[in-house]
Amino acid sequence: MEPDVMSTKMLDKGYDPKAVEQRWYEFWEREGHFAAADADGRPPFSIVIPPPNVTGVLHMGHALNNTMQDILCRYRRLKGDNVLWMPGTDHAGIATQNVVERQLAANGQDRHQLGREKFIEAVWQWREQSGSAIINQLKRLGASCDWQRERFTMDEGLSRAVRTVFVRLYEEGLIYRGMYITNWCPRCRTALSDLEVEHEELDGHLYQIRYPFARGKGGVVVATTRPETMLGDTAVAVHPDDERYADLPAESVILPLMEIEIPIIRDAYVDRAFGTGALKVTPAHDPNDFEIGQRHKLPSNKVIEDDGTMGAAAGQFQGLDRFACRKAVVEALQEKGLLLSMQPHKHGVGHCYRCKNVVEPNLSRQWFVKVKPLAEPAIRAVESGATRIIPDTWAKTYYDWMYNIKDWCISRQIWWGHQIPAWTCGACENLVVAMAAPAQCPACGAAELTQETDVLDTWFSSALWPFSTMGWPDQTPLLKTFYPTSVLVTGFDILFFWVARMMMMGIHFMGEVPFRDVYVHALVRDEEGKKMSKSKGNVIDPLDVIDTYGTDAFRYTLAAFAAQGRDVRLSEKRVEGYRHFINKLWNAARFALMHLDRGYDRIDPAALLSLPDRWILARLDRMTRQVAEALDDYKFNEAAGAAYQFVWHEFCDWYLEAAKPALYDEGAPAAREAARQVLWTVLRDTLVVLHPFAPFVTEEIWDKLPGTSGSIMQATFPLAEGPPPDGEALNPAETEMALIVALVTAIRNIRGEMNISPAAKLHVTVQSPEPATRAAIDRDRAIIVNLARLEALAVTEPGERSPTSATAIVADTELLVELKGVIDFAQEAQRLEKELGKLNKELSAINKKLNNDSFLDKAPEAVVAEVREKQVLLSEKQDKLSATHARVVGFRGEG
RNA sequence: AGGCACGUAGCUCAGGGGGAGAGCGCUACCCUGACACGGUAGAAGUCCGCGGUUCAAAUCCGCGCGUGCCUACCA
Repeated sequence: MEPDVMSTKMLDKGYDPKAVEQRWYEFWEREGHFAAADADGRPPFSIVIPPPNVTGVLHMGHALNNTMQDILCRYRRLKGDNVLWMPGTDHAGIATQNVVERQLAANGQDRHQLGREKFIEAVWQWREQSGSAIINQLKRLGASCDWQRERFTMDEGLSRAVRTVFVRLYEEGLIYRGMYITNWCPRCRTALSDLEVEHEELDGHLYQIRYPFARGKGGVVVATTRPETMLGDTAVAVHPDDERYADLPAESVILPLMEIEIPIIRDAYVDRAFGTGALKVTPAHDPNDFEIGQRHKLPSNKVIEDDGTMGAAAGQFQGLDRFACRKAVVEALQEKGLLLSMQPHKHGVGHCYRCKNVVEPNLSRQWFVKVKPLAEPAIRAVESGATRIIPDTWAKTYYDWMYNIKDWCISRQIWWGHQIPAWTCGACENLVVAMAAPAQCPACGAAELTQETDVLDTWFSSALWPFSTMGWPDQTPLLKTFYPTSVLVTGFDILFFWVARMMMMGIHFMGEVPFRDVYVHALVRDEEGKKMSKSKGNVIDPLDVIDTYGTDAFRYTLAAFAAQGRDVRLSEKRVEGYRHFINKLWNAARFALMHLDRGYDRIDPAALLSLPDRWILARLDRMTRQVAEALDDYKFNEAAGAAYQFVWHEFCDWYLEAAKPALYDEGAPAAREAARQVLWTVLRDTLVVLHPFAPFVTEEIWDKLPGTSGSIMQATFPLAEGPPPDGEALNPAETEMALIVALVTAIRNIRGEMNISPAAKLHVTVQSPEPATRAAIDRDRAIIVNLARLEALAVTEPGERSPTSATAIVADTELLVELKGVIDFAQEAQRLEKELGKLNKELSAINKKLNNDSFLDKAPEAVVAEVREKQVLLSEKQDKLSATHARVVGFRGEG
């Protein structure tokens, strides 16, 4: 054949991702293939992106998360859905503020010098410059988001949603303000929610300190890991039933170093078994002590300031850093002989999740959301199945947290974020919560109102993301079409931070759950299973991987390794493997294009399809169903695996090889045309099925394939209607092809085992008692001759055998490969002995079963029949092989 | 302290009551008219250990060992 009379669009020898990726991405975007319709007749499918931080750069977690979302979105588009993938970024209050503060620091400035307004301006400026970096990186991943609708949590629309929610919750009594102990980061100088504190086991010390009685001799010994807080002690507590403290010389002690008198109180919170059973109480610096203080109406004495240094209340220690103060306090106690012991002690220490500094429990005025009333419906929604959490093992984690949920501290003492819409009257101190600044105080009419300086926790605005991005509080067509969203794809690390809160807010404000499904995926780790982190130096940059191997190979790797509930261990080696796969697909297409000069609407029913033709169409149908079913269940690895197996090991390994004779045979134009039709159909459908996983290479081939038009994104997923035509059972073409494959493999096996040159053309006889089997082999003889490289193939009934042939048994068929002049018989004898050994082992296991009466009694009939059948088959095979072995041994001399 | 995963070939992992699987690596042979980023064949596993349920356990249950993670008001 002359290639130039065929397709004019010959492919290069290898696939080069760099040459095509950007071009196709721009094409898709320009042609509007990512755009959702506000409303139309198609079934809606929607996903809101977990908004990356504006400060962020794309890491492996993003890559996995967004690849999965993109696979789902592209798949649903091919199935004909109206798909909305809503993109956007998060303003990430503390993280972003830190970034800009660091920039200022580099110029010797801090935000206070700049002032609030100027500082916020600087943050916006920073966002203008670098805020879209991560968006561009998502595009390189191939993410098919509807970019026209991109949102930012600080946009005017989303800010309005935030204010609306705040005002309504306040009016409903679900938001309150008060003096409480919160986790305080002295570095970021803001309160944090419980979730924003990371606990880490650290080696510290447990100090035992004597507090002398105010009157009489002796004293009470307390234990603490944070001696510096003693300066703020306002009581010592013991258990009410503790006999050791039933009869004390005094009801108060002198607080050492401060030399003030503080009471001894009795509270059941105290654990009698710990230390001496006496607890120092610091209401201003410990959450439990705070509660004890409330119960006993103790005063609070705040000794650590918001910047982490000791304040005026710390007396002689004023001005010291909290850790320096700890040392100083210990030394001072030692001098006075009041430090009784200091023992190594492991304890969990809270760290700020943004800056990693040690968090200080601190008393301050904060805003809170009363969460219990919101959590209850959110729990019920999962219990009832209104929202499914997948895999469901995460539902348990969700419940655990939701049942034990505590009020949510939402105020942050930073500048970058949504300023709390609350105003205080300068005249009467009245607090007003409203959508906009009131002109005058509704209580006293004064006009001096000042707005609360705190901003809201970033997660407060992200909790509204599924509906605020769609235009809420307005009732938009978008909301009507796409809320509730179809699925949320996210990592388990933000299940509480984000998912749980979206559930609560979505149900409360929309009256309906925000998502039908929540698919929770695992983490991407390095190849040793360690979390990737900059400090460990084991980070693999997704963009480097894309540059080296191409986006499609990278995406395929992620999909193939994303088994539910299991971390993805990534190494470049694995990506390389999938690059080979992409290249394999490319070359299969290259081959196909050499044989195709036009497209075909559908397989011509009148066409005379060969066995390989009918077989590959059946396999294609099966694979397509497997992929669809797996994706419907979020089993990305199974979907990727099924397609991989099909393309490489069925389409390339067997179909293309088996179809070659027909494709090259100019003497039989009808058969050739039939083969071309099938080749075209299978390639086209395969491209569509693969497109969600490997969008770029499939679009590139689609473009070159005759008979296709437009983008592959407009194609239809080739899922046949109705149940599989043959159910689980193999159809006749599959059964027949399995026989041919087995025969060819058996011949190749003999070739390999006997060290027969690949070039040698063999004489083979197959003998079968079954007329149908013989007929089939006869029919397909050309395939066997071609694939097994035979000189001649004889098909007969069982009978005469050449004494000098190697034998293999395939089902009821015996295969004889003539070895005369090709090989020495000692080797063949050895090979047969080895195979007989294997066979005997298998047979004895089966015989053991069949000799077991309980097995025959209790096992299902079908199972017993199956084992019996197998026993017959194997013993026949054994007989034949033994006979052959005897012959080979006997004729050894003739080789 | 509680909870949740996981332990299968040299490596990374699928599978999951009745014949031990894949990819990579390894060995041998092969540049056969798409592909050496390839082809053909092969070697390789006490399915962590011990008990139990069952006719039958890698698979279900219990205990143990190991690993990872999450939660917690552990002075």
